[in-house]
Amino acid sequence: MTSSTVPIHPRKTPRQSRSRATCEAILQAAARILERGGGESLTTNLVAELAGVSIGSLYQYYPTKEAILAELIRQMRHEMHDDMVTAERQSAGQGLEQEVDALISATLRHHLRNPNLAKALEHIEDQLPMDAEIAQLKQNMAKLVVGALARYGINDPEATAFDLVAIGHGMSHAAIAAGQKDFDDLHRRIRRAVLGYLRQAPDS
Amino acid sequence: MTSSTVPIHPRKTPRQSRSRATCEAILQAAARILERGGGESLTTNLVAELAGVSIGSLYQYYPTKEAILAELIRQMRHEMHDDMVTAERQSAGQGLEQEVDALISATLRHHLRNPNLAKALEHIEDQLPMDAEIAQLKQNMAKLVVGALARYGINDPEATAFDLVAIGHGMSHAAIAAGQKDFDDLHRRIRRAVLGYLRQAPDS
DNA sequence: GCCTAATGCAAGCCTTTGCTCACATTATGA
DNA sequence: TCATAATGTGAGCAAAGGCTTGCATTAGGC
Repeated sequence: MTSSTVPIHPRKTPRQSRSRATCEAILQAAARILERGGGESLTTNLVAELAGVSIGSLYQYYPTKEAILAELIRQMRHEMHDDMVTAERQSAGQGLEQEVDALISATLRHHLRNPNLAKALEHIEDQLPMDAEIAQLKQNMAKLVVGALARYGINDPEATAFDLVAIGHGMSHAAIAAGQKDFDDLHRRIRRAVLGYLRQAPDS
Repeated sequence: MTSSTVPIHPRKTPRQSRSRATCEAILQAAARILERGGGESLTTNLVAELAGVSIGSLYQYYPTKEAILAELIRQMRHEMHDDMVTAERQSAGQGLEQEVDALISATLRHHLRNPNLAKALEHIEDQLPMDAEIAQLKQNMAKLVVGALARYGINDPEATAFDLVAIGHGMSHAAIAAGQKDFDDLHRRIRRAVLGYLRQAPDS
């Protein structure tokens, strides 16, 4: 086991607006590289160059390459989390189908925003040690789904939520990998899968 | 786009039993490395060392690192393909639920055999240009599912098969990532998802 | 204006790693 | 037995890439 722990937190927080811009440029450059070429093509030198920042500056704020990736993942998960909270607020009490619909829309939104980036980040995420902050966000999102299911009397809401999320992930992933662009259609198919799972008796 | 094509086919076929053993040792070593450390930790030098073979011998048979990985993927897909063909033969005409069951078992079998290796190879597979041979196997497997669905009068069997396979993939992936070991339970849950999808009307 | 802290710079160190090449050894067939 | 083809070897090349370090520049308070 060569599990040499790699630091994945920003080295220091920028105090002046100059450095805030630097950090922002670094993250945006990294995102653009991931978006176009996937995780393989991301190198710290390339990130710095594309950001219009020297490699030294990059390492002033991010101790490792992974720290940059972790920051992008944190941002993505925050957006997703907030989208889900909003969706849940707006659809609360409108019936199971409505809530399911709202949650599917929320989870699909970040794929819509930037499919390639989302795909690359998810790919990287399950290859990287999980951050406490990210773990917390994920747990919150899971609780949101569990809560919704519980309120409608679904049996074993934890396990059910786990499977429903897995179904949504799997279908999104496959659709994107196959180059499908029609997200409304994908939405309908995921709803069909989710509602079908819920209405199907646990044992055949 | 820097899609510099990398040769992924064996450089030459071994003629003597000596060299067949060498090739075999290389593949097994590569598999063991993937199984324990994922794609990141696989280097050609390490593969050669673990195989008890010199690095020169390795490159005599595999022109690139990717060629080794491609060969492993080919093997995995062949096993899966044969498992599905067998499952289909044995369950033919016994009813939709039986056939679904048999196909789920077949697709789960290779995860059962070596979950970590299967996960690593799938991970690598959708990051690598697809081999014609592998594409053919995948198409055959897809046709198998489509055929079964069609025989039971399922509407739009192609699209349905696509989604069902995605559902199975997603659930397996999530279960394995979460460290779930009970494959019988996983089987039941996938069956629930599949049958639920099939019985749910395409529009809510 | 000046001083300190913050920020920015980029040459290049150093490790990793894919891969070659010149040579050594072993099998095979006549 | 011997010639030839097949196979095996490993030092080390070359490129890639993560990261350090020593120095230059700029911002902001006094």
